[in-house]
Amino acid sequence: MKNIILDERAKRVLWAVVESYIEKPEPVGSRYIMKKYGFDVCSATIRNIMSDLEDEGFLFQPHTSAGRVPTDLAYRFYVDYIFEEVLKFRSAEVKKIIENLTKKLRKLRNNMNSLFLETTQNLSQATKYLGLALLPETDKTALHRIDFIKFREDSVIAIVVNDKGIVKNKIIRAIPEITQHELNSLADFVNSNYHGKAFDEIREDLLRRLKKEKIYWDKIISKILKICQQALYFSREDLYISGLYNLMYLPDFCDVEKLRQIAKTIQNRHLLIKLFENISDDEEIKIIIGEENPFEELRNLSVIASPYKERGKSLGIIALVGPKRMNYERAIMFVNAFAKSLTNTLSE
Amino acid sequence: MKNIILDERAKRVLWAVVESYIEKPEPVGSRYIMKKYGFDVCSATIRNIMSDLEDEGFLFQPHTSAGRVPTDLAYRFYVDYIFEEVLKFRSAEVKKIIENLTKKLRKLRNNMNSLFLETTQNLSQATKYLGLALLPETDKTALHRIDFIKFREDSVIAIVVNDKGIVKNKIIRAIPEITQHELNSLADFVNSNYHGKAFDEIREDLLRRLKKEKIYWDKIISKILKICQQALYFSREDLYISGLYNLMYLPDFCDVEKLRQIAKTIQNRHLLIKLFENISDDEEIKIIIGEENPFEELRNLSVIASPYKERGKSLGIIALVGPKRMNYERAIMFVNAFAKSLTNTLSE
DNA sequence: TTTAGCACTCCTTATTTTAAAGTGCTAACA
DNA sequence: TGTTAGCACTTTAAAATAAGGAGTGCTAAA
Repeated sequence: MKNIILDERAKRVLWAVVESYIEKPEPVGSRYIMKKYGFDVCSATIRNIMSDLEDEGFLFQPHTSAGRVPTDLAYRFYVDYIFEEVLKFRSAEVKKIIENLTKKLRKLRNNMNSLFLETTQNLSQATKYLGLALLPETDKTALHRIDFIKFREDSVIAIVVNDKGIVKNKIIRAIPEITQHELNSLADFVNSNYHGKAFDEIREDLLRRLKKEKIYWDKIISKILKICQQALYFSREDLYISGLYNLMYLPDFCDVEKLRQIAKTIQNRHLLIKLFENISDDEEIKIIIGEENPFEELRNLSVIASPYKERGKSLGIIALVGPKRMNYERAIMFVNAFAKSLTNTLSE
Repeated sequence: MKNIILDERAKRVLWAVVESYIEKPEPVGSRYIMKKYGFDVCSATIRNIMSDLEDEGFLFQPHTSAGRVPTDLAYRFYVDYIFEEVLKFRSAEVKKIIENLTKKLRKLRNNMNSLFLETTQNLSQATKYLGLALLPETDKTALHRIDFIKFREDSVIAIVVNDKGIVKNKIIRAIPEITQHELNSLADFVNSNYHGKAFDEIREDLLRRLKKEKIYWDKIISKILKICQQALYFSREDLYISGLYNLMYLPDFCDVEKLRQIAKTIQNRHLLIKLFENISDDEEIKIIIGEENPFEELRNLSVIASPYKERGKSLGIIALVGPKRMNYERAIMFVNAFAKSLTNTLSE
């Protein structure tokens, strides 16, 4: 992106156009801007400025003789502009949201399922956008306990509880010779050696041990440990999604084709998970506007995401998905507050 | 419903109108019916018949000088009419679907999650309607194994595996004094006494035992057994839903308001679960057309549902939800075939 | 550099027109 | 008595036309 220098007045105009369009999704005219935002130059001047802004790629004219509509670049400008302000000047408001929510979530502290369901539902309710939460990546959490249960002839159900209290189970095909007794020993072995250790570490250590102790060639044990390896590997699949129909009531998706498109996109959990996996943890709040999105299907939407943490370590992500013409101020505020609340709750 | 006697010709006309409307959602005219369905009377005669059918409540005219549209009563007539035929004359086709699907599902036999996901997805894919499956009611299944895991100070995670290999977990608040050791004893006790027994029986028996052995007043044991009671009670919440956007591409839901409505309705899992819970198991295939539905929100839709079984005992339900103007023939055929496949798979 | 003024463009909405589909009725017919 | 041919009448959907309005771009003057 080339670095464009806009004078102060041009910035004010741009800001006003975006603000106005977010408020009401209609092309914005020069006279309207002048009056509504108290400019003391006449509309023709505003017109010139808007024309310049269009040349610079910030505004777009649906047709000659129509007002202007912000481009993605304009939203980006707007967001960068208000971002600091939101967090600074609305901190009291944020604090209050955090307090109330934390109080609510505290009760669900031990039940991750309810905790995240409640979070996404509230997030969507508060903003009327789509609320999302990606559960902590199991691989990065620690083992609380594992159990193996023989099921029918040739299967083993592995039940893994991590230190967040999330229970996962996996059905593993196994040779019929394995007995429940052997499985119990295996569980005991893993539980006593690896309780509290991260899953990726455990898998590595198991592999090391296998090689070192030369039991690699003992068929049965090797098979058992392979079960274990399988049981301890998790793909990321726990995404909570709330409030699709909230999106469907927005004026931005007011025709049949758009509604179908959005329902199809949001139904695609896989895509959303991939999106959130790729968001780095180092930013407090990540904002992806329209075309900035790596995924084609999401390019007419904006995403506000923030990691939630436990003792400074990022666990997962909560996010809002809404139209590009989003109330960014409110959205940022809420995502921020909700992520903080979740962090508080999990760190208690 | 009053019992109306239609002569053979009137029935043929009614049938033709419904068939035609299902094929293309446009009011059906008398001339069209005459030509397309090979009546050898002239259109005026058909017109008279259609007028009679309207008086009887089978047809509806959007406005004078428009063709006729079937009412719910007409669909009901149509379905009753073709029902037997479908199962009889298309049994070869059904057989083939069952064979193919059973082959596919067999591999997922031990993994209920995948099994039902695959089923609903295929069902929706094949019909372009909404595919649904209600998991076996846990209460009616049998205990395979239970485990209690102490989690943090004041919680216990109960992990229950039933005889279908479905794993459920529950977080239970408990007094901090309980140790993992005690919980293990409890699990051992339950597993050795109740393995293979139905959950509702187990709960009852536990209660009886409590009273008989006069340990009711021992606080600790009483508390532990209460945990157990809680762990063994399940509300029905596992509903698989696939293909919402398939519905959204149908001409029946071609305007914004209808799309919003349907998304909102389908998102309401609770409602759908209630609907399916109330469907009795004794019918092979239950068809609910429009106004027949007990729930207001579903009255512009039709539902085709069928229980799947294990050794003759009904476990749960699979279903299709689509527009009233549904291809009932195809829908009935597929629901029937899919339920049978599932039954085969589970009974193997 | 800014402003007033004005012609021009394009969209939106309402109105009218036209064509087509289909009915309902009447009178004749078998 | 049921069926048919014929025709006037409704109503809608689509196309054409007209009116209104919002907003621009440009020019010339301040």
